[in-house]
Amino acid sequence: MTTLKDISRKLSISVTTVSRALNGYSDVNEETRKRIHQAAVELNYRPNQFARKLVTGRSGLAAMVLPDDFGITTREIWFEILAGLSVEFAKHDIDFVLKVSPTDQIVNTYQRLIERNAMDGFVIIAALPKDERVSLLARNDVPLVLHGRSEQVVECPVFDINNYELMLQSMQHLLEIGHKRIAFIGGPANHGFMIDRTRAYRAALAGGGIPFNPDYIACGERMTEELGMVNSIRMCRSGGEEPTAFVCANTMIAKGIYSAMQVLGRNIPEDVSVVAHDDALPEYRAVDFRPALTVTRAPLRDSSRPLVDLLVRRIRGEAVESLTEIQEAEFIVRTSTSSFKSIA
Amino acid sequence: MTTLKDISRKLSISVTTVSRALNGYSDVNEETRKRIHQAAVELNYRPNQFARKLVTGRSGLAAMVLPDDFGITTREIWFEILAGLSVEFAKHDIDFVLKVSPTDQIVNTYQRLIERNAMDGFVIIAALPKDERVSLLARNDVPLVLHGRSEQVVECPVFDINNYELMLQSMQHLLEIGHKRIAFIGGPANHGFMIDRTRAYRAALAGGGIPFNPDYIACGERMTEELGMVNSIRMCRSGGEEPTAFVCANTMIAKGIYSAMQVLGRNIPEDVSVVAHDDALPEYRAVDFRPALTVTRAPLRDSSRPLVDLLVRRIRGEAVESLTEIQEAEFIVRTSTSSFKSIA
DNA sequence: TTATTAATCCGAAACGTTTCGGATCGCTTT
DNA sequence: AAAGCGATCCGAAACGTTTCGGATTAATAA
Repeated sequence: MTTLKDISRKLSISVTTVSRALNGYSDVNEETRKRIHQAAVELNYRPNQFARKLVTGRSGLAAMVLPDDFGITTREIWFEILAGLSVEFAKHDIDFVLKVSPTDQIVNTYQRLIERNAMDGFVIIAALPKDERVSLLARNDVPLVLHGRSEQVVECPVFDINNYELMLQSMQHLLEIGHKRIAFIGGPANHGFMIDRTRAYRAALAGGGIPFNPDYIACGERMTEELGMVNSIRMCRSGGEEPTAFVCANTMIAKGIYSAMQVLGRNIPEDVSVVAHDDALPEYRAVDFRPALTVTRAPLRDSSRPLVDLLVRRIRGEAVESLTEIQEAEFIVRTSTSSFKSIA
Repeated sequence: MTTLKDISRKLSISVTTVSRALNGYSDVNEETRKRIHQAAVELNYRPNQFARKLVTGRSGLAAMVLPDDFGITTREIWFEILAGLSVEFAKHDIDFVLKVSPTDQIVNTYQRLIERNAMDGFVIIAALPKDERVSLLARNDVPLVLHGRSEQVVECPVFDINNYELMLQSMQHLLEIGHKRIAFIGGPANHGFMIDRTRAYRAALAGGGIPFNPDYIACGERMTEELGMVNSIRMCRSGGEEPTAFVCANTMIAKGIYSAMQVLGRNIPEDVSVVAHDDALPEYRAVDFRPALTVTRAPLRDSSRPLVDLLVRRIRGEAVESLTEIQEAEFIVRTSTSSFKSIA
């Protein structure tokens, strides 16, 4: 392993100057800077990040800790997120460490990690409005970035998609084509994205002069096919007042509804319309649905970059106020929605 | 952050002694050791692993690098493996870093990681018989552990299940209940586990006095439902000489075969028997198949511990010869296999 | 008595960086 | 001629550990 001292020796230049040259300080002559850089590549120099950490306090390590029961989502989705984060962090020369912890030990795990003081920052997905992890990290002044807004008044960078707006778009589309009995099947009610979407759902109904019917809204801890299936069947069984349209928090739920409708002998879109939010997972391609699924689309993959960027900027010391990014979803009309003809 | 010096100052004992006490050296009085330990917990002391790395060379970091196209398997399975490794490494106070790299850059990624010299070791899943990653790491003398044997003559710890034996068991079961036309649908032919299982497949046939029929064996890069579906249909279409039993490299393939048989109007186990190897993924529970699937079972989750243990022992400097562990699979007969009655 | 030994302890160097506080030198201003 | 200045460079300390090579003391063996 070659060190600064090796370069220093080879060129008869002090270690200080070599270090400063390599780190782009202005007080080193252009000529010698060139020589130093050249020697560095010749000797295949790689800075020892541990030595660096010792003096700068930065380790080049960022972490995410997951519950071992996968929380609100599935293995595939976690993997998708992990993979994205790993490659994005790599672009900043940061190693991404993955911690999996028993669900009831999550906070302890964070506590230990904070004490060890080895991580430059954390990313937290699906923060709750009052999130113990967030407050713990913030209290200890360790950088973190949130996916999903937290109501908690705490200064930390946030990335999110515009959940309110995308829900509004779906609803307005359905209202415009004549639907009045619109159901919403989504995830855990206490999460930020559900709060926003539910607000938008109700706002849209109100805007259309339609009373809110609590039977038309279903929340589940886990946003799976099963959730969509079970709830859509339940809603359709209630007789008479069946929904004519469903909006789903993701495409898996939509998949479940498709199956349910088949079982019940309903046709999409003739009998019921379906629209979903699409995270763009390769396994559930909205275009491959039959009929193709109308969606608000915001690829999960696209969130890694902003998340990592925000965290890195926070670590570098940028003011938190500037570190918020809200992404708009794309609205794509396909063939799973059509105007409602009341045949009754 | 409290350091050795803090403890040293508080107790008026040298830093050296504090360090040696905490690291369990024998040349410190039992009495003072106690005082030091107590002070350590009082001050909530956590050793700075970066400082330690600087002098010992150990970083407390282990890594795995994955191809971004998921290689031979799926997101769920990778996640299962990652999660297992993360918790096992944590038990040894090692942070697990995940690197995802474009498939054609894998070797470069390793190269860079080696140069940076930041990882104590690597785990490699599904090594090829001649694996560039393995030889690169071995050449640079960095610890690694393999899941799946590599033919390459290289000294490194290995964990594997006994693929030869488990295939033999499946085959013998089928032979005993009278099957003669037995097909094998598996993964990439160049991987160690496929080589072993194919050997066992042929050995079992030979033992039963049955000639090897190349049409009865199918390999695919990706061991998915689709692979099982496509190949079983193809084999059954060939007319006359259809297989009466399938053995599958995993339960997803079996799932595909179940669907295919339904489409073709064949019944399991009356018309065809199916047996699979079961990694025990929660999503594909062999007991939940209808009919319940006969399997050789070796939970993937169970491999994390031996993998991590072997790697840690290697890092600690144990002789590689002792670092091999082969696990036997469990053979579980359920209702997807029954004796073949030639009705023809 | 003196030499040996065992049990405890510690000073100082080392690991590879970064950075503070100058030092040197040739030029330009006064 | 003295003072000031900008451009370059560097010595030394610091970060928090581990570890080598003793030092000290008291007990034991000669």
